[in-house]
Amino acid sequence: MTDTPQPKRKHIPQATIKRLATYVQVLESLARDNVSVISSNPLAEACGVQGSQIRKDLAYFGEFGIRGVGYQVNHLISSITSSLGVDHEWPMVLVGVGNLGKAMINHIGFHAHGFHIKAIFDCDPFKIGDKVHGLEVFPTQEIKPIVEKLGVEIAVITTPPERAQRAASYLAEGGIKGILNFAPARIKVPDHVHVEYVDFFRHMYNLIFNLTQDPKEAKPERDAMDIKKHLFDSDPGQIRD
Amino acid sequence: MTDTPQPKRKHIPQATIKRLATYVQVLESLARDNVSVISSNPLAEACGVQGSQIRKDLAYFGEFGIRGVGYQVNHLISSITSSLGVDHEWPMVLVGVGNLGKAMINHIGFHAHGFHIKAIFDCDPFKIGDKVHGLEVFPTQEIKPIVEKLGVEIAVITTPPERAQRAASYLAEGGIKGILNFAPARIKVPDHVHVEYVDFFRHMYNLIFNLTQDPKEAKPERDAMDIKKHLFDSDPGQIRD
DNA sequence: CACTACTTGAGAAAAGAATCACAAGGATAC
DNA sequence: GTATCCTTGTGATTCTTTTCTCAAGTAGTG
Repeated sequence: MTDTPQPKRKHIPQATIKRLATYVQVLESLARDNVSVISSNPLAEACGVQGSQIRKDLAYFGEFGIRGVGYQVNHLISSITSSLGVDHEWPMVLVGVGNLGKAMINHIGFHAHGFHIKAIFDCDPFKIGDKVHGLEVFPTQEIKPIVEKLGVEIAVITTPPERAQRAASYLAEGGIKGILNFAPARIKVPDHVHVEYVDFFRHMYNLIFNLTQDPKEAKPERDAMDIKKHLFDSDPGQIRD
Repeated sequence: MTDTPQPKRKHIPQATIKRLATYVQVLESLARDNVSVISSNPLAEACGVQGSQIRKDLAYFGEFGIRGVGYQVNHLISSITSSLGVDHEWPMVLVGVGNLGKAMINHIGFHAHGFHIKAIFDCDPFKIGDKVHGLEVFPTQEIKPIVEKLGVEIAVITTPPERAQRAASYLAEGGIKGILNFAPARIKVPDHVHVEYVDFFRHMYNLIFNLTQDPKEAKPERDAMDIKKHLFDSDPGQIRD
């Protein structure tokens, strides 16, 4: 009926979405290197997954490849980004103008991918009125009216853990639908608000656990030449997370 | 035989390790509130998982609870952190002294949890010699000798994507065993080096996908009072990543 | 135009992870 | 000391996700 590749809308695993973000990252790198077509296996190797995994992930959204050929890099990028809804601008607000908050406000890649921070908030009276990257810092009490006025749906929390819940509550009251939470604290929000936790410690714990508990990888020794030899043919590691 | 709770060393899922980090986060918050004992179900609710999930996760490492009572908060924290190997200091180095790098260097929670950045590197000649939080910026060429001299095993990469691979190669040559990579790029390292990717975009993509594709949650309208009512009894969301 | 070489897409099978259900163990009250 | 109550730890079950396998489809070659 339709000329678009009919999407098989059943339940799509969260893991698939996560991997799609990585595929885009690698595909964009390929595009910069002027690679125009790639098949699933080499792409999979660059992403640290199986080829069949990529094909299955993409199949949730439609048919983007050409049998016998592979995938057109640019077409695949736009197919994935539009499938996910990240092919256009998303205005955002940020709460917590500390070191990390400022880093996010100035993050060029973030802005380049359409994530535009439109307003920033902090509860520290000494910061109110400061300008960061051209944006004025507003008090957290004004989150609700400003979010409502701007009609923003996504927010970033970069406060200390003890202030994350208050920020989240203000944001929810203002009608925010999604929160990217960098604060090392769990927050409670209404059911319709989706929270993504960016937890450095989780990654660090994982790193250290794998370091200390993987005696299977404890190779005796390895000199610089040996490392260089392995540098470009080793497994870049599973995506998961 | 031993008086320590015998660990059942079989394969431990990565997902379990990730959750343990969250358990510690919530337990530390409980400890601050002077909660001394907690049973699996209330802890599970605060973490956004099932009680049986917590019990199973802990069972991989031993028996830390008291039947009929629950878990001692402080004891459980130290049991988990020592099981994971995060109960002592970990010296680290950092490559890429930009906005994000500086934020990590100044991150108090990071330092408080034993992750101590001992040396920092950048390839920008104008940054070499600068002091950040008391640390002098060294050129990336010196990564190998300095890492070897310090005997550091863990590194953080906060460079732009195009410089992440070079940083990773230098680090691997210096004998680094684990890398926390904030750069939005996949890196290739020898098999024995473990890489953890901290990918904001992955979280953003997930957030937006859930926003746009979850029409099941599209409640008609909801005023502020309604939101407040739900604020403290709603599901804080699954841990997953 | 038939034939070969490749690659996708998808059903089937395998592996893995979360949940359930309950026996075992410990604390407390009487 | 005995009975009752409560919560853990774990085997069994269910559910989810990944991997395997191969038919279907496309481009290029002689």
